[in-house]
Amino acid sequence: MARKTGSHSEITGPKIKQAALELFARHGFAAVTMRQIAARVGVQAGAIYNYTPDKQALLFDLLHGHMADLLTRWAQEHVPHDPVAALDHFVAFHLDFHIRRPELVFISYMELRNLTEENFKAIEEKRSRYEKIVYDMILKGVRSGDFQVPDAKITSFALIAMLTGVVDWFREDGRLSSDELTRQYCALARQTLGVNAPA
Amino acid sequence: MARKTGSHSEITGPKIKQAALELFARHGFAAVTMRQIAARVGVQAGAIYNYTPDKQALLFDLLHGHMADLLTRWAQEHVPHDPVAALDHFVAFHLDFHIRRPELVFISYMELRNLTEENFKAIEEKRSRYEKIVYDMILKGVRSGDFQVPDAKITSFALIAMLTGVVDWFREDGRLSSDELTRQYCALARQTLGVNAPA
DNA sequence: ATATTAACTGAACCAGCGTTCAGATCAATC
DNA sequence: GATTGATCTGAACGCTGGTTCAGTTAATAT
Repeated sequence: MARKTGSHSEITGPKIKQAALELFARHGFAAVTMRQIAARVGVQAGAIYNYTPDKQALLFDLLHGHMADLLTRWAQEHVPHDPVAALDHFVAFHLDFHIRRPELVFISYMELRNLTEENFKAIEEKRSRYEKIVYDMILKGVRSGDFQVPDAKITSFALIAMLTGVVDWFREDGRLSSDELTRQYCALARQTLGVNAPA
Repeated sequence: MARKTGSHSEITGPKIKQAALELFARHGFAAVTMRQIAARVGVQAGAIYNYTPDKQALLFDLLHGHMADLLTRWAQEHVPHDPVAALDHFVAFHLDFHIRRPELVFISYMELRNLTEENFKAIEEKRSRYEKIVYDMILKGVRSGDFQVPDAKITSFALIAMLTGVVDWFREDGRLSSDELTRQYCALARQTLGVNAPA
């Protein structure tokens, strides 16, 4: 047959994905060329097409993999029954997952409009699933009386926005450790959801 | 001399800016061509260069004008001395200003990386000025004892993120009026900043 | 009427794009 | 050592991008 051990494909493939991720995050999908990606991998542009049908698929695979990863990992979490504990748990999970992948979070928000309509729908569907998780969590706490919010839907958007916004400024080597970050945002999230608020 | 009344320049100029804004917001700066912008104005691509030196300047003028407008308008506001009233005032101002210009808000966040380094710095400087306004406002309330937050800096980022995130989903003709939106977010912001929180 | 000139056209320029593909390369197999 | 086939090169393809510019158009001033 042909090579198995010593084959480059198991190296080049991931390297292409990684290079595409970094370049898309830095310059934006439309501004990045296949030749730039190839150069970063140390290969000619044509070689990329052994690993992806086209540039669009390169973007889609990154975004789709990211969302699939997010949902899979959340499904594996053991969520406490108490609404306040569940909130803390979610905040910790969301922050941890997102600050570990700043580039993916970035392009998942920025490059949606560079997706084919069909590809866009696939991502959108997964995103909605995640937003529903947050909404349901808030609703449960409101019904039990643990949370007090003006509007559950709005609050779910606000909570996600303020948590995800962290990747815009947080740096692993900054003045704040990720543990400290989580603690601060748990407190902030509790306040936002009106935990212990006067009836 | 030549034409004054009936001159098209006072019409075409703004039309180009408007077309560029809409297209940049929809497809992204890098994905939009000068020919697309020209077509929307009803003119040939070459004509655009009577109004802007290049494509980059088209983007920069939009972003810079937006930030300048934001700062100018805030400077004209009459801010109450009481920290809680000041917070309400800011929330109302920020929401009103931003939901009236969703495209500008959008590209001001998305297209920063398509700016020249020099142009980027100019925008960044204005953005920092605005963030400082929020930070100072929070700090003042913390010192007076009206606000209770885990960390003033983090809270300022969180507040801006959750307010600005509104443009991602708010529609003028949706289920929520902009008045109602403001009321909800004033309440949410108060909770987030720990107004009336137990000491 | 004529001259003037701002505003615009239409065609061109060239660099660069995504993508293709015939052929070179070379580790694994026989 | 010859064969095989996955992997990659290097050059090319057709096309489109931003930008330029000589020339046309038409509203004003004289």
